[in-house]
Amino acid sequence: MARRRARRPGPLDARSRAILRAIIEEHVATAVPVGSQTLCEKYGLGVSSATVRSTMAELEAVGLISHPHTSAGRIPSDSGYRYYVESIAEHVALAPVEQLMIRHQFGQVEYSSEQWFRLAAATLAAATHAAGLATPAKPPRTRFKRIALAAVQPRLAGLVFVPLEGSLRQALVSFNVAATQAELDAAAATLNGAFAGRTAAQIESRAVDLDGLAGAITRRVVAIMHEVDASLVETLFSEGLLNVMAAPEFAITEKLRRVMGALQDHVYLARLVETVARRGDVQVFIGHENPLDEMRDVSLVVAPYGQPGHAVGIVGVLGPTRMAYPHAISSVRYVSGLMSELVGQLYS
Amino acid sequence: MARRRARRPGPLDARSRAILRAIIEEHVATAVPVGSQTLCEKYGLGVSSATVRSTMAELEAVGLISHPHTSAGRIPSDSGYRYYVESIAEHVALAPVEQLMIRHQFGQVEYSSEQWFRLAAATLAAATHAAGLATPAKPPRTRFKRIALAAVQPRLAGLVFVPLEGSLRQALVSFNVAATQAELDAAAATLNGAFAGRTAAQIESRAVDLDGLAGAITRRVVAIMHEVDASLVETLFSEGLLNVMAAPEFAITEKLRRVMGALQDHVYLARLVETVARRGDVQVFIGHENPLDEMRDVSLVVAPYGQPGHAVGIVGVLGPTRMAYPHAISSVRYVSGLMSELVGQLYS
DNA sequence: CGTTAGCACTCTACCATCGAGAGTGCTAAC
DNA sequence: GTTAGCACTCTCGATGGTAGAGTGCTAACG
Repeated sequence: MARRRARRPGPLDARSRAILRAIIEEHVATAVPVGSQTLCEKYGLGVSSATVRSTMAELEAVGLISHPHTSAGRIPSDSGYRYYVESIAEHVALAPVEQLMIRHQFGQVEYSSEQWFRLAAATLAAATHAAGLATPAKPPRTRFKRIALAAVQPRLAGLVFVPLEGSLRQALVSFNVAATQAELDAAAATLNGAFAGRTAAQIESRAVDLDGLAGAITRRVVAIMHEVDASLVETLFSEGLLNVMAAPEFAITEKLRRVMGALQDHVYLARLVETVARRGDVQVFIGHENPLDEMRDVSLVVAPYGQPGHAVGIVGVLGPTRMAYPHAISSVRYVSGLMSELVGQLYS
Repeated sequence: MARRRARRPGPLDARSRAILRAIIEEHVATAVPVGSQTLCEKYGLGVSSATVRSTMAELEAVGLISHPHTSAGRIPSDSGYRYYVESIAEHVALAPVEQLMIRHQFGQVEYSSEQWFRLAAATLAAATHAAGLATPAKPPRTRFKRIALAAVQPRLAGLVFVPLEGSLRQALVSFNVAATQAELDAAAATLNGAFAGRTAAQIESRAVDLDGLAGAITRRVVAIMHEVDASLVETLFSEGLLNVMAAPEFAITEKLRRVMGALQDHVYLARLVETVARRGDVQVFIGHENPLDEMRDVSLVVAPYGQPGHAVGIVGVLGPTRMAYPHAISSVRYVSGLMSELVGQLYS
């Protein structure tokens, strides 16, 4: 795979840019290599195919496009897409119609975190015909805000843990002794007063002496907090993976399997969340730019949402490198803004 | 596809059974059509390949095996697998080692419904090298047991809804007016007293006049209960879909896509849950026996768990028709038993 | 009468060959 | 700098020929 390193792309003249753009947009639309003649016919370039050919040769020399073989048309390289995204494509806000549609969908679902993430992923999948991704917003360190308990059986209760930032967690707690709902409420009230604003470590240090009901609950809460802190990425909601399977570049199941497998790699996801959150805006990883090897056949368009420094998560789109980047970017940007807005309403 | 309807299989003599069994087990292991010679060499049948061939011809006549083409070996037909599962394969309990491993895994995770289902699916996927499936147990009609509330913001609270049977639900409730935790506790206590044991319809009928805090909470609870009742199948947890993708019969992405798509069809799943729950034990759907057309290339081995008449869910395995049925069946049976046991502990 | 050895037959998978077509790169003229 | 023309290259699909696997049939055997 030792690709001859061409000289750095440098600025291109207007015609080269027009041709590169045409190649990319044609290829994105058709999925086949595009030849000089097709280009002249479909795009009003005002020059003959011979001229296009010589320009293509230049573009190839700087590594923006490539040849599957001597006598096929050109396909954009990863750097070609990169150049396109950075210097050629027009980045406009998502069309108002689409904005409305998306906003409307979010209006439909009740306040409920999990629903949101699923919806965000589904929305992006539908808008881009690729796979949509979303992770819940997660603070760097969970802090206690409050709990509530609901008796299920005499020695078993349902627990909601409300963190200062981030999503609610639900779990079950079991006790050695029977407890009435009143006792549970009392215990919750005591703990709510004692632990407010504290991290798992802080709660642990001052709770060593608790026993009975309060002890069991505290241990469970601490366990939950540790679990949340330890999990690099809580969950990845993905929707529309079928869209990706439909892309002709994944007719070979093997590639697809690698990608699907990689999506379950929490370490990779965690690194991604961190990288994306640090930069702030929409980010595009094209093919080999992707740090993970299994991902070198796909592109990711991702953006963080939430409150920087506090809880952040990401939303994004995964698809073949042959992707309609401008639309994907504006969709992701819009959804990430919307999610930030919604999360802001929750924890402001 | 009009397959000549052969005469009903009828009872087979010992040799035919041995040969059918050998064909199936060899084919399950290798995924290629099996010829008469291979059979003689690998399995001590004590007869020549010619005899095997003539027996094969008989098996084919009754539709238990088939020919991809004139000069290839035989492959089992759906009815062949069916006959094998019902009359030939030995159904023994899961090996104690495997039982222990599975039980151990369940011991590792804390009481928490979602975790269980995921684990059940993952366990089955690992044990059978196919996809594991699990749906949460769901009662025919949700009845109120209790709620608990935890303030998130002055006008927003986290809510756990504990049904009489089935899984806990968590949601958010918003109010028009600010409410302290004490007020929330009081409201919860009142409602817990008033609604215990009632269905959504019953609560709705006697809660028309509630307003303020109690009204908002009640409306939310009723909405949740309706939602649970309306959703045919709450969620399907599936793990190990990558295992299915690895099967050679799914090298063609198209088949795979159909199957994956079908798995998201809630109506189908709901029907499946109902069918399986009605019968009670492990059930096997082989290829075309599957009511859904998209599923005709795969087999399902599923079993209900929970308490008949009360909350039931299903666990199971999905894989190519070329599946190691005896092992899949014993795995599913064991896991379903284990899940019933665990659910029983929760809501007895 | 069931079983077996032998053999002709059939069909696929694999390979090489070949022509059509698409698209290029080069060159010479504009 | 642009363009027309042309030879060249390479893929793709069709064609044909071969090796091999596996069958079905038949006649002989115990």
